[in-house]
Amino acid sequence: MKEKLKEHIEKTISISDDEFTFIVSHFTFENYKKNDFLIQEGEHVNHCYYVISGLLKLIFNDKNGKQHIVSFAMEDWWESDFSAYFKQTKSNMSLQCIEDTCVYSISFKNYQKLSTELPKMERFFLLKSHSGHIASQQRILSFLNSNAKERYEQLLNQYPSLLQRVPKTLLASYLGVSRETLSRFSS
Amino acid sequence: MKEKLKEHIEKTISISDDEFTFIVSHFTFENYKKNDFLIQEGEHVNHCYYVISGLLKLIFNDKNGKQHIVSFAMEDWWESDFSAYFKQTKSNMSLQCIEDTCVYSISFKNYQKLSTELPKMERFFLLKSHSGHIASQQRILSFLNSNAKERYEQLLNQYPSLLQRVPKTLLASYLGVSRETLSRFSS
DNA sequence: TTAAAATTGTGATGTTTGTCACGCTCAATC
DNA sequence: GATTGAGCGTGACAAACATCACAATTTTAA
Repeated sequence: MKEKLKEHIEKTISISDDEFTFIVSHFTFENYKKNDFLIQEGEHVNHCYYVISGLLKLIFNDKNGKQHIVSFAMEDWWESDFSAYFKQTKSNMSLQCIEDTCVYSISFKNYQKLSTELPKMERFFLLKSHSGHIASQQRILSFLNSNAKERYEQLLNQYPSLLQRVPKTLLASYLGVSRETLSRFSS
Repeated sequence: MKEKLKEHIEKTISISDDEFTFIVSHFTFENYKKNDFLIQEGEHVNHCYYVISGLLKLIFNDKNGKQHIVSFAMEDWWESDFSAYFKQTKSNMSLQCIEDTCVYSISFKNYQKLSTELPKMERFFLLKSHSGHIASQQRILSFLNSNAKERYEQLLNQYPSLLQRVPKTLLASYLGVSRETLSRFSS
């Protein structure tokens, strides 16, 4: 498990074994079951998660009781309600397991401590934040220049495994389309 | 002009006058006319911009010749094709003036130099990146849980001045809706 | 100043997508 | 092994939105 985190970090920055030991001491390894919540809407968000295995959904419940999927988090992804995490406020989204999931979790306090004591890691988090920002902008672009069917095809193209791992209702909710409309794309 | 940049940075981190002098030496002040391009699609992206005054649009041209507005950049905003800037590749978007615009521009080399020599600024850029990521996620959410009319009202609510400063064709292109449909919302 | 271009509104019509309703299948639970 | 509920497809209809066409007005540039 530790190896996965180490390899992940080393894709971006070089670290010694000692440094990694120091880094990993700021994290907690956690195990969640399908349907467990890592973040509950309305509660204080104190942790950010790196997914080792399994699958999470970041969901927003609107005033009409509809559930929207802001993001899926697969192996090798970082996820949290980043707005609430960085501003240290209550969440307006939930983070829930689609499958049994293992994560490395870091508290906000430890995130700050680690960033300060090991500037390399601040650079690492900066680069991760860039990636997140760029990925979000790509998703905005897909809403602007593609219709629902095209977005569906792009999603399957980018993450073919999702089709096997996720009920289509959730894919529809991620794409911003109704379950029925998405169902008709397959036929 | 320098004061605006200083005040902007001081909203996030504390800096001395000497530090600011050092910081500003990494930037170039530039003046653009309406319709000028700061970034041209297909060209290498070497600069990131802080808008002092004026208004920019970040646009993506799709294969059907349609223009989509990924982002407006108003006073006090940072803008670039961040994907191309950070990866130092060619742009697939353009950044163009809607109004005459003054910016502080920083090259990628100077961005790296400044981040390294003044770690405070790396933290500053990190916090700016978080804001950008969070803002993009909010925009994704608006596509998921609001229809075109609601998105229009939210935009006018958030940036009332846009209605005076920007032709409605551009607002439509930002919202992902046709000009005609947007026009009918007003009546 | 005057001609050309950009901006906006609006009608007619077609396409895309949402909503409601129903039935079938499959997996989980007792 | 019977029951319950999730997942999925599909028909019928309604709502949202796009597209094409045209006219009126304003802005821009020669």
